[in-house]
Amino acid sequence: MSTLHAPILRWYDRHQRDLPWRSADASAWGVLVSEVMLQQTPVARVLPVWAAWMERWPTPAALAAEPTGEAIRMWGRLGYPRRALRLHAAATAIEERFDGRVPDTYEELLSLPGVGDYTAAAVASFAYGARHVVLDTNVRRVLARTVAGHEFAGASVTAAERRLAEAVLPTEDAPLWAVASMELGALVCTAANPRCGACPVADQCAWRLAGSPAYDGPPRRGQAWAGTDRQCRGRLMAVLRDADGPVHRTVLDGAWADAEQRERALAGLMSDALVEQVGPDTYALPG
DNA sequence: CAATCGTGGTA
DNA sequence: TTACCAAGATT
Repeated sequence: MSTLHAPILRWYDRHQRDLPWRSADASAWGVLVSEVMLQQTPVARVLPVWAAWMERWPTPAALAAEPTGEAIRMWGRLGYPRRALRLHAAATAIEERFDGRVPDTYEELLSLPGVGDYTAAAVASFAYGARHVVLDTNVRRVLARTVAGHEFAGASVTAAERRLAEAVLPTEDAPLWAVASMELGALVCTAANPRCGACPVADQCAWRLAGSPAYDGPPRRGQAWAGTDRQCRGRLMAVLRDADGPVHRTVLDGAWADAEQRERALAGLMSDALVEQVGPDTYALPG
């Protein structure tokens, strides 16, 4: 498996995408913003929002100085708007606890709202050059196939999986390995219809060598959507985002027919601090 | 550990 | 058209 590195790094050198948060002059703040936006969200959708976000809030201090509702509005249709709220909270924490500078250690990064294991490792690696296992869905799939011989990684990260990722992590240039293996998973070793013909390690891929056996693990749950509270919340948030100011209850009523579910969703959004009630029958993004 | 949390592109 | 799924975190 030690022979994975050279081909993948060579492939990355030739095929890497030119993403703005990878540029040499990207700030640690820019890297952090990109990583949070990229959680469960495709690169293509993040690009324009990241650019607008960084222009408006080039530093954590700039974001922390504004109401959370502005962050939620700027988040647009990226999805999972609690990420916008947490990014704002992270900016505030960076101001208060780290003197305005994005922290450079895994532990300190992990202490920020909305930053979990992946994001902490990614920022420490990509913004500061630290050596960490950066275990995202792409890397997990690449290792599952090339080393373990399975089509897909399991539902959650296992201890064995983490040990494997640690064993593969090179001593030198760990961040380069992290970004290269992620990029391979994103562009070639994709979940559906992998482009094995373009893969630099196809000849040593355990999954291929085993005849590309179909996934036989536990069923991978799909994400229910139609008619769910999530869809209802999304509708309500879209109405509030697109409005200039407070919105009357009757307007929200028009966004979702089922009154009981609508009320539950609205209560949940307020509980999450994504929405606030500003009058007897009016609601708005938090000011 | 499992459930929850948005959105839109693609096959 | 439906189903899958994209650089996860939190509870």
